Amino acid sequence: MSEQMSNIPDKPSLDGIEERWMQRWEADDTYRFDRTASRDEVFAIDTPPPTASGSLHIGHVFSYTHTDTIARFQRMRGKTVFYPIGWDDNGLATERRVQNVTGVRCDPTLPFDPDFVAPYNGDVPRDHRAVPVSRPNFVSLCHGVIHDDEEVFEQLVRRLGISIDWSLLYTTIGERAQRTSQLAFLHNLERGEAYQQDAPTLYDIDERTAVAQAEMEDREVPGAYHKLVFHRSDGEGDLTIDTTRPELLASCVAMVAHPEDARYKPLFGTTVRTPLFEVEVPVLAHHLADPEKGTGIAMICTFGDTTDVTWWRELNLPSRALIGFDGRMAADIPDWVTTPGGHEAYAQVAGLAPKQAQRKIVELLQASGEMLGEARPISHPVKFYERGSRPLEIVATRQWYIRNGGRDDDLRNALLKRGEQLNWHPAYMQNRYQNWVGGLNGDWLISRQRYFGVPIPLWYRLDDEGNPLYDEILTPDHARLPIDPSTSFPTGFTEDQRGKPGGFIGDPDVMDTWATSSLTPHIAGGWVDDPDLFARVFPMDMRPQGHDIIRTWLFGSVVRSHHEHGCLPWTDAAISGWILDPDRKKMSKSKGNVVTPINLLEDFGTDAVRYWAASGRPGVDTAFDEGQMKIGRKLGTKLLNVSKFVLGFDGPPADVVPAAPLDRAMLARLADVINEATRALEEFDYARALERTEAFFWWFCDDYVELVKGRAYGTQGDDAARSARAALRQSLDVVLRLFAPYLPFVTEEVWGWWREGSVHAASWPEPAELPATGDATWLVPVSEVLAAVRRAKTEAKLSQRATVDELIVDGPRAALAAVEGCRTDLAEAGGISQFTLSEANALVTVVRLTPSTDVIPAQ
RNA sequence: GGGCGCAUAGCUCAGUUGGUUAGAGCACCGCCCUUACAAGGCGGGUGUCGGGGGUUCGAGUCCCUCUGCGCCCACCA
Repeated sequence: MSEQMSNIPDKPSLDGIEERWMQRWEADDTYRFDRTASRDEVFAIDTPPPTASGSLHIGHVFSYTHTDTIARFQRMRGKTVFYPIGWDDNGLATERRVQNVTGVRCDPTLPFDPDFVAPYNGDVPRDHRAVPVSRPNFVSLCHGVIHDDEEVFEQLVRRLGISIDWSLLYTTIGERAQRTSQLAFLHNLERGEAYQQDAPTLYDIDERTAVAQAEMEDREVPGAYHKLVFHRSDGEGDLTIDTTRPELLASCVAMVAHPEDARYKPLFGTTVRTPLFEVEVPVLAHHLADPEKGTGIAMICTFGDTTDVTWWRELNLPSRALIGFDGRMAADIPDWVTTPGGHEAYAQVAGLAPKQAQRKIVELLQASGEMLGEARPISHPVKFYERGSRPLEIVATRQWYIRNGGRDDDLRNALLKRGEQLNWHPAYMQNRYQNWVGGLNGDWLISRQRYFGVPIPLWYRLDDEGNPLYDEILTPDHARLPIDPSTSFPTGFTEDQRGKPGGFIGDPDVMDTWATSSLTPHIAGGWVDDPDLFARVFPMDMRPQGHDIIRTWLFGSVVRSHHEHGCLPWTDAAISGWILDPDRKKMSKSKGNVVTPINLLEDFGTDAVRYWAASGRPGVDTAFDEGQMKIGRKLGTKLLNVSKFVLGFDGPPADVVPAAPLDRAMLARLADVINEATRALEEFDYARALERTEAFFWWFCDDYVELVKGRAYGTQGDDAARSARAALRQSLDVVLRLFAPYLPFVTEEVWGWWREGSVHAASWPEPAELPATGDATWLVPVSEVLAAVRRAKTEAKLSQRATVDELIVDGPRAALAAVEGCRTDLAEAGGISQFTLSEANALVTVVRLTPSTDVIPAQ
């Protein structure tokens, strides 16, 4: 036995290896990016920054592992890997969390209170009324909470063995991110890609902010059709319509039917009077009106839904909006309601929330006989903000937009082309991009009426009455960024001119969180402050992410890079699937079925959890499966044990080349595996590479090691032993490196027994390292014969150590040559006394055992 | 209504340009303490490859069609 045995524990164990190697990698800067490398030596990854206010869940473990396998592969191939991470801590998610944890809410009208202390830190009682605080106080609380969250995140990501370069850590609320986001916005503004517009906007009345198309979702909610009676102005009768939103009746600006609808054709151009409010509105024609729906004629309100907006715009209708930012009916009687009856009706709904207003209106309509029958309940899809709890309203507001092709076919086509240029893994994910871009119906709304975000870096002049002149935009010098326009003032003004006639005001809004995270390559790459670094990493190589945020993060990033650089931000997008729970439902926090990752890592070990994650095919939703983790655990243990066996022999001299045909055949098979794994990983198919490596490894342990065991111990002489020992070491060396991207801890552990440095800094194996003359096909009949012997003993209920009196192998010449070539190894592994080989068409093995009669195993 | 994906053993899934009797692991059962490994080893059964049609010498694989499930988008009177 070798002197190296001293390095190898008697009982190798997986316990505690994470802690040991995490520390070593940190101390040795194993994953440090080499910023002197030129662009072609770099592999740059645009890692998704997890939302700091959430919690890391099993889905993160899944997708971060996928990325890490690619990162480790590329590093071993000789690239210096630019592998940053960031925390996405700006935005509404953080504000929510802070409200929940501290029991406050932001009221931007309040002054800063330097002595303010939040009422809670943790569990806020249910009946607690949120304490209003100033914006600076609120922002400061946000910073405190995210700091704590981010510590926890970092620990988990380290524990997962993700080969991040922690010196590159960024946050999306950090100064560099703010500078990046504001500078990119100002560039967009200068080039005309950003613009403001006062227009109907989907608006969340609870969060009091506008939201973008990409953040909306449909939810099926209960509603009801109400049949309302409108009176023809010529007194010739009534018109009835069906509506789900009778509360908007006072906002009705017109009636609309399909131009070819014979029922209503004669009425086009006439007017009707609305019930209750007695407002005269025209009857108009538009092709979007569906004769099949309801009574075939609809009331247009400003604004009940997006179709109303379309009609309003295309039919040049007046705006009679009544629902304001607070989500309530306007308090004052609108001036288009002119009759005493109308006034009386409106007075009863003024100031009400939509639901209450609806109840009241229905009451009034029923009393006046202008609603026919009862409301008919239905279930219908309604637009919600994805984080919201009440339906979105449409409110006319001034907002900032970035052009994304939603209103411009040339830009849309250019962005569709970018989608084609991007290499998608798996390829079909491109459809989601094309589908989304093709279906955009407006530009990207980026302004949010929120607080914890990157401020829109603009001021507006005030006229002599003190009213904002939104067309007179005051921009900061780029060198001043980042700025907060509420605390800094524009060049040429003084702070005391804020809010004064002839002075200025700052834009009160912040940017959508996606408007900043769409610049993660720029933030991580130092676009604003480290052009040397940026030139070495941009455009990046890989964007890993989930398919659910193709429309937001991926598309937003493509838009920004297209505007700013006229290119894609990366060449390849690797899309991970979701984790489903065993019932095949998407795992989500709200469903309460999320498994805590830290427990898994402790129960199974990091490598085992990574093994499960890496078994999930790229892009494919994968069921959470502890069984898979058990297999990963077994694999790690096996690796330890077989390594102990292989390294237990003295290492043969370095120049020994395995000579035995069996050894060379095994190495030839391994060379094939290297080729397959390399090809797969180049295509971002980590799962295939793992599968091939693993299949080889189990065959290696079960058959090859058993066959050569005796020879390695020296039963066939020194030369034969040297061949086996050299082959065992060479193959172990390769196998460890093939597994290293997946099982970073156990491979490093074993590597440390006999090699210098880290396996993760070693080079990716190449077939050229192995002797080229072996014939891998050779191994098939040998394994088959070995299996036949084992089967025969099992069926005879004998120990595997039982002696075979005679082994008779009939088969094709090539198979016989293979068996003959390693007959001594076979004889030792199978306890075979005598071989009889004869040529035949098919391979048939007969095993003669004592005391039983001949056993001819079923083939 | 449009798009995409999925459907293979009881379960989770491989099956790469079409090619012999369709694979793995888990689970289950049996045998074995064999000196790397009993938290192990060896062996075993199980399939109308969702249905139907087509192309082909040959189809799990390609084409058409139907069914079921999932996701995305559109519709929202």
